Amino acid sequence: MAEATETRGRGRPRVPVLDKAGITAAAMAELRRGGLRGLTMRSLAARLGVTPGAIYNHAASRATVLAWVQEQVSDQLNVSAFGAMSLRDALAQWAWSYLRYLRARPELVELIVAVPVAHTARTSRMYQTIVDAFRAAGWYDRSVLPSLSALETFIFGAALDSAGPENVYEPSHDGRSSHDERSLHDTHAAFAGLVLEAGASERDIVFQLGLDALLTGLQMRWGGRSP
Amino acid sequence: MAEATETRGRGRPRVPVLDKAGITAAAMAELRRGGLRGLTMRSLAARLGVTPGAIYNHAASRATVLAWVQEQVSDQLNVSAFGAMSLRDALAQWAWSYLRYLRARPELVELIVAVPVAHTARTSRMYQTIVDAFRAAGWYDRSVLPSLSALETFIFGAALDSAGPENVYEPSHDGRSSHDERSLHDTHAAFAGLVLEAGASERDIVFQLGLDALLTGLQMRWGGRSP
DNA sequence: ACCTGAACACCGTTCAAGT
DNA sequence: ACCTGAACACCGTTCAAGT
Repeated sequence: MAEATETRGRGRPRVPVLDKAGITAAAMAELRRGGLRGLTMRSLAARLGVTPGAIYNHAASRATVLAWVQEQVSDQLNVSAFGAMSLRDALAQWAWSYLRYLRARPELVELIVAVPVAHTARTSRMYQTIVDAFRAAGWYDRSVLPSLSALETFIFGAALDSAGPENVYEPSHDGRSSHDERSLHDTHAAFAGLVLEAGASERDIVFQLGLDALLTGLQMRWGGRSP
Repeated sequence: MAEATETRGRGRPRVPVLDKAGITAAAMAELRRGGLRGLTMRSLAARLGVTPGAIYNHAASRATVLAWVQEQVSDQLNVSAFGAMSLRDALAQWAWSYLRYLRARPELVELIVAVPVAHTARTSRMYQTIVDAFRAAGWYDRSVLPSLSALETFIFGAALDSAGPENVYEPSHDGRSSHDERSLHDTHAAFAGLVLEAGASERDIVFQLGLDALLTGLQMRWGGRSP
């Protein structure tokens, strides 16, 4: 890639320069550098060594390119645990892998909001695997999708939080806390203690707690008594 | 406001035309029409009857204007139930009011992602009220903020879902479902039956179920046995 | 079919000039 | 202090011309 930038002529190249896979890979690279607003059709074209207009021979719009990136994201989710361990453990492992993947790529969270998760053949297969595990564990058919959906809702919320700042609940920044803020201050200090004991981040503790609570609550509502 | 558009001279107006309240109100109006990308500094200026540059005498950037809108959103959340009913019922009512508010204004969901919820004096007061209710219900200090945080995570996730399309789990679109998709199809049909019985939307059922499960699970983990 | 070059209709932001 | 007018450095997208 050193001096490869000999300029192309004006006409159609003898062999096509662009394709979906190359555009998608370049788009992910641009997202890593610069986030969603750093991914412009011009920066993408520059990385690909073409002019912006060339991309429109392959993608109808910028949104199309973003959807291609989305597809790749869905393909990365790990469902290998289903069938290999208890439903509860498999769900927890899947949820954590989902969250970790999104946390490592906060730009993808913006992306999911901008271009909601598409229904593709591959995501359908992922759901299929999970649904089968619910049924094998004895859950009623009608309880499966709402339970899975509630879980996914929580995961998305956690990913969204991860894109924001830490310490949302921290009391006033002006030295002494006012009288009204006493209990907020106390509970925050107690939470900080918990964080220290556990040796995890606030966010991880909140996620683990919420995940456990959600799984427990769903199990009590639908899945019988056994943990 | 009919023919009020007499052109202003070039210099400083004798009485200021803009202020924070007016800019914020105009920004919310632009968000309702056209969403986040419909709110441009030029459209905002046009609505306010000024040139784009004038806004920069009051707001440092477009992001500042978005943060002002955020502040207003936080002020609308209803915490009146805390103290007036059981903690669980009050939390459920607060969660629903939060979700309904965001659902009625999907453009604000984009906004929350673009400009994460800021820590203001007013949001601090809201948390204060809720924290007091947890304590009054006998929860340990260290359990309060992680529980509240997990709940808020779920609500944000639900709001994010609401901005997306319906029927994410619907099986293949090509008439007959393939063998592999059988259980996805069956569970979807069963869920559809549940939706009909309940007379609510898929989303409402998922939210209600997740909320109940989360509250139940948190209560079992931290809040003792009594519902 | 698939690229370049040039254009169109936009952006956010800055800043001198004017009162 | 607070506006206008004009500019700067960008956008996404379209399309004729070229091979």
